[in-house]
Amino acid sequence: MGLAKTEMFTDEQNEISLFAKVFGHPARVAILQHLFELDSCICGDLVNEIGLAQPTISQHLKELKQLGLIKGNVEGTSVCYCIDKDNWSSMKNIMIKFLDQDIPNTDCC
Amino acid sequence: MGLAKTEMFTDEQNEISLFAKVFGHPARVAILQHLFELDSCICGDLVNEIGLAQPTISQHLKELKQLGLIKGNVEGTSVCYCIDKDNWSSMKNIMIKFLDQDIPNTDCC
DNA sequence: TTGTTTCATTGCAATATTACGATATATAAA
DNA sequence: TTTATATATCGTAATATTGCAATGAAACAA
Repeated sequence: MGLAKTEMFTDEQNEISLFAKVFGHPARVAILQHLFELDSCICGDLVNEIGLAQPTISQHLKELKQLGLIKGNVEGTSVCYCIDKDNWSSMKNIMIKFLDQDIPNTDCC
Repeated sequence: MGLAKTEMFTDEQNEISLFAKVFGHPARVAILQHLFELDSCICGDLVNEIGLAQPTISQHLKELKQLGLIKGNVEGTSVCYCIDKDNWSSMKNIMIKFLDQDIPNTDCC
């Protein structure tokens, strides 16, 4: 099938999985790390620093933008991409809440 | 293609994306939340509580187990699954380090 | 032994993802 | 206007993922 049955899960479960899915490719992780380190902000620089073709990077940027985690700013013929602080922060809260749960003490495993 | 070019990314970037990918499906998020809440630990209970077929749940459990995030314990004819505390903890450190980076102050966006 | 229960594995169809060449679009420069 | 540069979009091939019916394997009960 290749199609997740989202209707049988909670909104929270679907939201966590959507955020996680966008981090589920090393190119998108690399793009975000570059934006965090600010050694590139312009789309073309990302294409040069990461070794993928320009349409591929553009496609990954689009997915990050669709989730609201980055935003783009046109500057002449080039586009500057940056982390969207507010949206990143609320995503972070949701993900950390999931990751940082207390692990129950069981005797079965 | 459908194939990530992992050789062009750092080990850290690949590791983050592998962990994220396993959280990229709501069924696996749901399984983990059940294990955190301890209202089910036995594979068959998970099948009942989540609405997917038994082979599907079994496959998702396998992926979580392959990454070391859960471990299973055979009890008679049933199997008890639990979070692997140590591995979860080290995964958590890696993911939170990625999520909790300082966002640079730029004037471009 | 035979049957039952529980879970894993296999095989396959449907869909999603990834990557990139070709091309379109938009801005700036000449 | 023409040309160059930068990015987005389209189309498509290759591969991955999801879900489940059918089946297998293992432990227990009768």
